[in-house]
Amino acid sequence: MAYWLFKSEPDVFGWDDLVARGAKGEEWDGVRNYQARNNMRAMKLGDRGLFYHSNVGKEMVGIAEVCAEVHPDSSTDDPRWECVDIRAVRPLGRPVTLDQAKVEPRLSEMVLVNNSRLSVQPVSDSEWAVIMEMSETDPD
DNA sequence: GCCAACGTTGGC
DNA sequence: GCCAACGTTGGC
Repeated sequence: MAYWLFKSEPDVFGWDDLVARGAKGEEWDGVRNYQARNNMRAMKLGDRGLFYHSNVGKEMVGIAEVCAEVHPDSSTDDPRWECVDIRAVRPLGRPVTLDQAKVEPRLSEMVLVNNSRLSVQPVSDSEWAVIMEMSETDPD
């Protein structure tokens, strides 16, 4: 299974909104970036992703999973744009902030740390494990 | 609210 | 096919 990271602006559509969608999930539409789209093309049913809040919070708050593989983006007629559907799995024990990720040496290669603008990012197995650890550990 | 970084567009 | 101009994103 592969791991990913989905960025959202919580003012527009946040973790609580995804949870409210229940098992049906949400079409992750509106992505207009080739790299992000290519990442979605590579996703398989059941792949897991971190749900990240940009601007407000700047933290990873929950775990989502791919519940529909790539299909045309229904928000546009442009056939270039495709997307997946995701649904909420569970919140993280505690959010992991961008600041925490930046100072964690094992996350120095993380896309979020180095190219925060990419809206759908790959996460390596080891990065995933570190985030899981941090989300369950009291930082103090 | 500013601005740096990045991606895309379009003129040549 | 290059590159300047522009628009957008997102951290600060």
